[in-house]
Amino acid sequence: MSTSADQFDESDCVCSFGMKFTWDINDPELPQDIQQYDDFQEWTDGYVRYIYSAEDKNAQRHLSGWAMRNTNNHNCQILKKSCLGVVVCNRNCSLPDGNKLQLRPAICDKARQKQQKKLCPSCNSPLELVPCRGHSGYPVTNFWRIDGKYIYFQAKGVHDHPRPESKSETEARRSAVKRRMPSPHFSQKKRLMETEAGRYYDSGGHYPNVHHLSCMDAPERYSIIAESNFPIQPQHYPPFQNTEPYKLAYDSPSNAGESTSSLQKASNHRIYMTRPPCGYEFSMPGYLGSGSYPALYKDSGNLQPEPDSSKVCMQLGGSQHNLSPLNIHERNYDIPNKHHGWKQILGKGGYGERGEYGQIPANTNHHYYNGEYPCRYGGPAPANTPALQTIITTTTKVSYQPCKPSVVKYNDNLYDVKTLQNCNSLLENGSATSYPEIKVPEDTGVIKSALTYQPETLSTKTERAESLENYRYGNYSSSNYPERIAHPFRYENGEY
DNA sequence: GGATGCGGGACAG
DNA sequence: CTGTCCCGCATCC
Repeated sequence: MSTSADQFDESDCVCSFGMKFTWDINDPELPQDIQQYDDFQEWTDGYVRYIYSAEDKNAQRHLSGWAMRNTNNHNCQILKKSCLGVVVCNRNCSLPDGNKLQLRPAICDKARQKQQKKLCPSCNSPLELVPCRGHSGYPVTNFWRIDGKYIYFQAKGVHDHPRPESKSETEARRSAVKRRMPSPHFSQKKRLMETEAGRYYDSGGHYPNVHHLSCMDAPERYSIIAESNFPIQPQHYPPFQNTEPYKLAYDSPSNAGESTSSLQKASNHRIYMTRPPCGYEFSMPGYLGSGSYPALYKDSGNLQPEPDSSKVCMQLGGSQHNLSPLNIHERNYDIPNKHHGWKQILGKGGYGERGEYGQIPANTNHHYYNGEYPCRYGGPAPANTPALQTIITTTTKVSYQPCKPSVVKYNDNLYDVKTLQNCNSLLENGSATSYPEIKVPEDTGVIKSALTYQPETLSTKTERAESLENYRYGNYSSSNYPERIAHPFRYENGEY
């Protein structure tokens, strides 16, 4: 059902179809005259919106690569889910292949607790759950709303932690493990393994990095390789449809304009990666003024909230995961405080009723991209640069209608604000850049986050990955690594 | 067993 | 009043 990619590719812009419209998940009425849907995005990050077909299986399942748990927002019209973060080794040790452990937190509370009791397969240190605080100190939230033929998706916040293993990977691994040890004999063996390095298995320890490759047609296809620990993770759709070849945009700051891709096809960045070059800037050139990439890094010290600070009507995101992995503890420096600081600096910023839109002051972006902000994983945050990410923590801003009547009762004001113009004014004297999406489709949209992976040592990585694979799955014929990558689910087919 | 959804309710700002 | 969480319950795979 997705056709956006077909029509909106490079030339058109890097935006998702959904971003071309001005809407908020809380709007009483969402865009209906949709001519094309967005391709399902598994790894959304940043303030993005997508409109999927109601037929899209992934969308129907409210799928996400991130570990998202249901959050009760007391609004039955809109399903809200918040990110659980990622489970990592308490000591932030490196696995045999040099990568870091990045497990998918169990969604179920109990399961998660169990999971956290396990030890790192590599160093036996306790596992630690790194919570997501990408949305103003709170977990990134995803909203799903089905309306007619469409499924509207809106994400708020920028993940400030590495990507966990994707759901499909986790499932595949589980299946694989089961298949490997079906008999009692193996069960015993399995237990043994779980006790030791095997813990890794059950805890979802997989190598996201490795598997994320799986969704790509082929690594080489996107000549993007990330830095050593950076998995190339384009969209990961193994289990489902989405066979549409994705074009990754390898935009560099300089050619941001042409890019491509459709929607954030390449998934994001993972921690270690500094992803300056491929930030959300691309998604909203307009917001950033000329959209010239370099600008993003300027004024990192300038905290002046600018008038257009709330211009960015949406998505921005782009967590910038720094390269040097820090000790978890280090990474966990208190972000909320920072936010607090920013808030003070930025003030409440007249974002208007729909605060969600103007989240990131143009200027702020710079800071944001400096990486200090949301990414706890980033390296030592430049203490002085209060990254300003005026994130409005609003979530379900619908004066929400109690689910009982299930009638969406929207605040009139909010609604009014909805009009484009209102939006602009709302967002502050709407400068031209205010709400680009209103008129400049190409400005809207998409986040091409991780598109600029530093081509590095793919081969090396691959090898490492294989090692890991073997580590994990035992003697897995490494010879067909590529295939495994391409078909992660083969594990289930007893391919090994 | 765990993923998901749902919904009541506590809490904090 | 709002938004975030926590918790239990039910369903499904």
